[in-house]
Amino acid sequence: MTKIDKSTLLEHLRRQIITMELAPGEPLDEAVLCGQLNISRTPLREILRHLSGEGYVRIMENRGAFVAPMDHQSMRTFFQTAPMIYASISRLAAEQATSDDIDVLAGYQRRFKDALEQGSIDGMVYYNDRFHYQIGLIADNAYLQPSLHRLLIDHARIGMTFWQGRTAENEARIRQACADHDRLIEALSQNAADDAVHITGEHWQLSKDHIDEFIQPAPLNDFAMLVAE
Amino acid sequence: MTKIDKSTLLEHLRRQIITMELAPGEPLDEAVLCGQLNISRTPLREILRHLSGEGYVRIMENRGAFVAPMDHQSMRTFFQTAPMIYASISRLAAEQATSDDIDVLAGYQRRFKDALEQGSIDGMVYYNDRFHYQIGLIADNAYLQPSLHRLLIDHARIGMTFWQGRTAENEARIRQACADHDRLIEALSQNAADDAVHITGEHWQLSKDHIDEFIQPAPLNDFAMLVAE
DNA sequence: GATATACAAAATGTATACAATTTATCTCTG
DNA sequence: CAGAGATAAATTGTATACATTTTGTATATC
Repeated sequence: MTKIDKSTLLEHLRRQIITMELAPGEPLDEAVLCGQLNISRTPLREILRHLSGEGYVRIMENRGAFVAPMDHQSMRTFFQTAPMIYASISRLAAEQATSDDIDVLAGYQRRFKDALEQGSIDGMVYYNDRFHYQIGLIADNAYLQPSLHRLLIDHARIGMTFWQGRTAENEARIRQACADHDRLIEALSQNAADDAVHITGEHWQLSKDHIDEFIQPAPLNDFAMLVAE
Repeated sequence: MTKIDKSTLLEHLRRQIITMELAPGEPLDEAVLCGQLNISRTPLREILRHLSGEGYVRIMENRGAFVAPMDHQSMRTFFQTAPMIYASISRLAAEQATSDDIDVLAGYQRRFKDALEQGSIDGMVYYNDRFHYQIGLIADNAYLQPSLHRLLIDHARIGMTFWQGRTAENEARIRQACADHDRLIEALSQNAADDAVHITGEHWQLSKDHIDEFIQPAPLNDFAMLVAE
């Protein structure tokens, strides 16, 4: 088999983790991964430690590597933190964006739309992630980026159901999210910081509303109804 | 020589980096470090990659590891980002703090005061860093912590001169910083979030004023003075 | 039958030899 | 003597064997 580049393997594993092909908390056996990726243990262990530094993986001494877990506490802090970081990143990105930056961003949006048309859940999750990751790169703030990256990992995983739902309501939501991306590209390309922050806020709310509903769905029967009859 | 624990080696290198015993941008030769730390290359490389994930070290493919550099751009974004993250962390820490948390924090403050009395610059820099790092742990927000950690690395390095100055003015500033820590411990122990944020703001301003002066010192002669006479 | 201990299997951690790449040096040419 | 190209040295990357730690299983004991 042909030799695969290390950064390609990193991308491969990142993608598997954010699409939950590798489930949160799942143990990552070194020997198994060595076989799958066709490399020896030394470079694999370095890759796992790299992913650990980025927050995709958790490593415990003498106990191996696991896909970064998602617990109740992390959900809580996620909702607490994401709006602030997303807004800050969008503002900085709008202030910094060059036309080359926008080209790259538009490229991800195009691939996102392709995935959307093909109904590829994995593709949508992945290129949506890359889209927002790229905005982080444009913002060019080495201190905020690590927080953004960790938020994006869990946003992709928490929001998986966003892209899966086949109801008409959800279809509309996905189209709205896609339209938000176009508007955001437009705002960034014009260095319109306030607009970018505003659109980002709406985009966040769209995602949050879906997650809220999914976590606490509308009850099948109203309590009052049950006791009244 | 007796075998040293891996986490101890990590601490050792972190301390060397934030105290600038290892200068920003300095190349980290694997063979040299292996000799100094008395371990073989494999675990050393894993340590370097760990430090890279935390932002202490930068690794370039086929070109080795370097102490994380500090350029003009990073200074700019540092001042832009630190107040927001510090304030958020302080608020969360105040909301979360338990009496055990406070004990640990007070422990670092005690060691900080010891270093201050002994005039140990390295000690002050290190335990000041640990003090603020611990507040990050208390805040218990996995998404903000990585940003805080990167800010603390560069805050320690940018602010090295804060602790070095032997002028009376600077002595007073250091004592003020120490008093701020005590006030902050008090606020956190009472879960007084607003107070904690307020004190953190003052603490930041104290540090910032010093750095501003150091970067752009008061001119020796006033321009008006030169032209007037 | 539950618990504890001892042993065996499997996994992770480390050292070292070898491969690939980069960097320095030397030579040749203009 | 400056610069390009080839060779040698040094450095990083990878594979693999061995050491250590953890985990699973069997047996003995209460």
